[in-house]
Amino acid sequence: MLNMARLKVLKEVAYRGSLSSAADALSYTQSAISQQIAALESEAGMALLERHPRGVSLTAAGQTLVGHAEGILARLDAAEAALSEIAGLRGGRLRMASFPTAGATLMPLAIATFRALHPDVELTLVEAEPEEIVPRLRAAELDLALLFEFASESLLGEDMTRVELLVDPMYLALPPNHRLAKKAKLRLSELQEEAWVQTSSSSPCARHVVRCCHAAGFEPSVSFESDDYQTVQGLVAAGVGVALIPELALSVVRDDIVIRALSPAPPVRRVIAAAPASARLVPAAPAMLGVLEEAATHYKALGAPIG
Amino acid sequence: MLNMARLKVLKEVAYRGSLSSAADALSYTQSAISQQIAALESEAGMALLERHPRGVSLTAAGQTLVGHAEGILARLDAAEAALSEIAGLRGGRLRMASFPTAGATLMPLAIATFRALHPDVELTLVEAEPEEIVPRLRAAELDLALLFEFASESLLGEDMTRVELLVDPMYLALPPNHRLAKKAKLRLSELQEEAWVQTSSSSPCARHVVRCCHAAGFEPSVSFESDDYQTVQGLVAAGVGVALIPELALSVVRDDIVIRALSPAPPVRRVIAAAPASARLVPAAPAMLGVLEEAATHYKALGAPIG
DNA sequence: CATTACTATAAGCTGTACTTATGCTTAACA
DNA sequence: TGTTAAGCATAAGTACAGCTTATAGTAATG
Repeated sequence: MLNMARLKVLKEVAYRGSLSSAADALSYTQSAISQQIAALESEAGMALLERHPRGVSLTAAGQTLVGHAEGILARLDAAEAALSEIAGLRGGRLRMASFPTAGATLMPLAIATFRALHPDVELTLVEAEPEEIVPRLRAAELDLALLFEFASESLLGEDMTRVELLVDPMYLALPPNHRLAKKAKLRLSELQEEAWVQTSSSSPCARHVVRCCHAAGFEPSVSFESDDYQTVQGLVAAGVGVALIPELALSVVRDDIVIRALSPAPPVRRVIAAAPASARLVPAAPAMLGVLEEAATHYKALGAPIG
Repeated sequence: MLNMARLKVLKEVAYRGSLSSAADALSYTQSAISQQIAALESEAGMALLERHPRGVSLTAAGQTLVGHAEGILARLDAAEAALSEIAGLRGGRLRMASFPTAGATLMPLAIATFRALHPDVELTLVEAEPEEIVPRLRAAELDLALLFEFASESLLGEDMTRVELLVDPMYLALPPNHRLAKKAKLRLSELQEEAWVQTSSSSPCARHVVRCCHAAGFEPSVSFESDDYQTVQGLVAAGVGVALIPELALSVVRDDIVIRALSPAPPVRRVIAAAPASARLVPAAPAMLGVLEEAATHYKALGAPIG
């Protein structure tokens, strides 16, 4: 049976007039397109394209097939649109919240993808800390939220749908001339004499840092606080102290600080997508959950920005 | 993008009312159907089937999708029909010839497949030896033929399309109580004192056997001749001599003879599909060549009937 | 209550289809 | 006429989709 993806390739090739430009348009390599067309021609049992030195054109058979392909693909689009309509993804809204560092990395990716898939859903996003988010989900002020949890502490009850997206390890940021900056891996206990820069002491991140230091056997001396990780990086660069920064906040790293992994097990936060239990889900929520999972998978596949 | 094969599965499931019977109808396992439907539902983002204890039924979304699927699949069939029409595979004829042993094995397989793909092409098949076939192809009395060649001897000129389908090794057939029957592998030179059973001495196979014996340093003493390999097997069973039989003629082996491989390199015949050069090909010929290649691949994949 | 008729899921394997790397051909141009 | 650029084909390696087998779970049926 003829394959849809292949027909789409043929259509694009016909429209663009060359395999290479079709490859660009579809984000494949030229080789992939060449192989797909070859497979299609072998299935058809005849040539569909005439090869010229600067591109290709359709044979009579190719023209016929492209004609049918257009009809088939249009009908396929119609089927997908019908499904979206049924799913309520035509119109409707999705009110989201996320913690700040996800807002800078994961969410933009996911929102762009979702927009492309379901342009008619009205999306809103606010930033908020996890504690704030959970009651607002319960109160139905939000439809979906990204939050984080630290080990063995779950904010969510049974009345919530909960999807773990990633595990976000924390790294140590040091001024480049710091005495420990030469070591690739550090233990937390080596840092008990340091001055610390942190997010504001009421934030869960800061509390977790303090908890980890206690576990390593010391009380951190906190010299500065800022909730903006760019500012934290600036303070570290200025030499006022060291800081623990989660990987998601390291998408941009100043070149006047150094980032070091903590061993053996670094502090981590688990990034969670949460929504009301299934009965109260808005139609767009499961779709966005899917998109978020995919975005998280992509993010992981790209590899940690820091070795 | 929705996948055609999956839609076809959904349609079948809808029609049959259960995954299991759809699996039977499509020659898949129940598990495969279950996974395909699960994938489709995940793509759609919603349930397409309602599961009942004795089968399934369509949800509203499922009904919508099946409706579209029927349209799409119909259009796809139309596209394929159009291609067949262009290729001349709607109507027309294909006159074939093959050597006898291929007639018993490869050809039935290929003919069945071709019939299913192109029911409107009129097929005819006659049996003939290679020498006879080539001039008849030249004379346009045949459109396509299966023949065999022995090493370093090609019957076909440049004016022929030529596709090598398989290499068909020859095995030694012995009576079960024969002194050499215990050895798994034999050399031809161990057989110089034997009485031989052969195809008629004018046949290329017989000539090749004699040639191989000469190469092994002796003249075979031929006691009986028959062009039917079942008869040859019968004569061997009766103890009148030993015989060299090609693998393709061993699809049925009598249980009162034993088959032994020859080492180091057994005599082989190369099985070739031949047709007039491309300009003079009838439309169905390339299609049949494709089917034959596939049939040969399957035959090889099944493994040699004799170790 | 056991059996029957289903569907779901896990684990393993194979083949399809991608990528990267490379070679070949022809047009364009100095 | 050589050189470069544009474009297609093919080889080799890899990843993932989708199959199979095996097994477990669930509700009607006798």
